[in-house]
Amino acid sequence: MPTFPFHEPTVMPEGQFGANFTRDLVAELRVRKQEPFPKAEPSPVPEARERRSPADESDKDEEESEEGPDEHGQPRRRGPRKKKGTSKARLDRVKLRRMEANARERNRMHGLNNALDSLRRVVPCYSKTQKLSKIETLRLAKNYIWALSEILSSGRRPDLLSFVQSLCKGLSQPTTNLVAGCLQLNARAFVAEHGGGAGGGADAALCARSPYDALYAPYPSPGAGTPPGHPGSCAGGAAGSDGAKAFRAYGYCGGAYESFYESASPECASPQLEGPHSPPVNFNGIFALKHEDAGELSKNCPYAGVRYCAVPSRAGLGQGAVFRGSSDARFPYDVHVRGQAYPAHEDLSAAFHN
DNA sequence: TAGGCCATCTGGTCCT
DNA sequence: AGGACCAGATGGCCTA
Repeated sequence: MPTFPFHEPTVMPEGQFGANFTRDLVAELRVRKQEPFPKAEPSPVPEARERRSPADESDKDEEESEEGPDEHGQPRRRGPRKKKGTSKARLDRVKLRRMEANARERNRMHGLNNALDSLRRVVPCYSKTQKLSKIETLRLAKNYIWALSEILSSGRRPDLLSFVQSLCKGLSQPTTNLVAGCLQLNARAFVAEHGGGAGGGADAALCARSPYDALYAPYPSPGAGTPPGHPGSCAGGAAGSDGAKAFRAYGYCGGAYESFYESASPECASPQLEGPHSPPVNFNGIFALKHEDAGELSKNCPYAGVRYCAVPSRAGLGQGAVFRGSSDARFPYDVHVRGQAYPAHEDLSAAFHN
């Protein structure tokens, strides 16, 4: 497990998640993100770049002018240059090497993409139908690792709102919607299970259906329309496509959400959606949002089952349950290693280091 | 059509 | 010398 403190600026230069996370910070980060990287030189124009083919390169080697200084500023030595082979043979050799280098580079990038795919499977909201982009995968993974690390190091059950914000920090709007949409599904399942009415008082109107209905677009019935996570989903809901609105709206239903968090069952199921636009469902916990069956998942990824489940058991975190904050603190989230429950965070830490 | 994402090619740099 | 790694350039595809 990462042992760097969360406030370590070299580890997480974007500042702490959760408590200090504000929309202003997001806006600032986005502005910073759009700043172009300083370039030492103007980007070469294709025409001006005068890209040389390997053949040109070989010709350059063969016919390089002897005028002018070398790279050290010393005058070039005159005299016969070493022959590097016939032009034709050398050209063929250069071409062959270039092709081999291209093939290696392709393989290298394929390996990199495979690794990224593996990463996609272990971060929340994995979906075969809607793959996270590379950059979003890395960002979400970073957020996920950090959030889980904070849970382990602090030994405290986190505020779920902070956890979600941590997960979504720096992510694009579609990805944020993807994560948030998954949450909405669980909330609806909870509402269905408990007969709704999770909200109350002045917020009842907002929270009558589900604490998340006030935050995100209504989730369509199976097979009808665009699910959350699909680009453009949640665009017409109360929160719209604006993540800032969505998170502002959290303030209205935080209490209701906490109620859900306290009471949710790990067995709560979400509607299984089918079809080409099937969203990342088939999860057994709030953040266990894999679209792939657990068997295949664990087969491909030995430690792919780290799940942020609602609670390990009703008794464990039920009403009045105290989460012990210390080295013997129970990790409140199921950690499945090859299909087995793996609750000890020391072992989890060892698994990370191994 | 613009912008985002991606795969691929390519040349440079570093290392063995 | 050759391979790994990296970053820039380019073109294709997709979506809003």
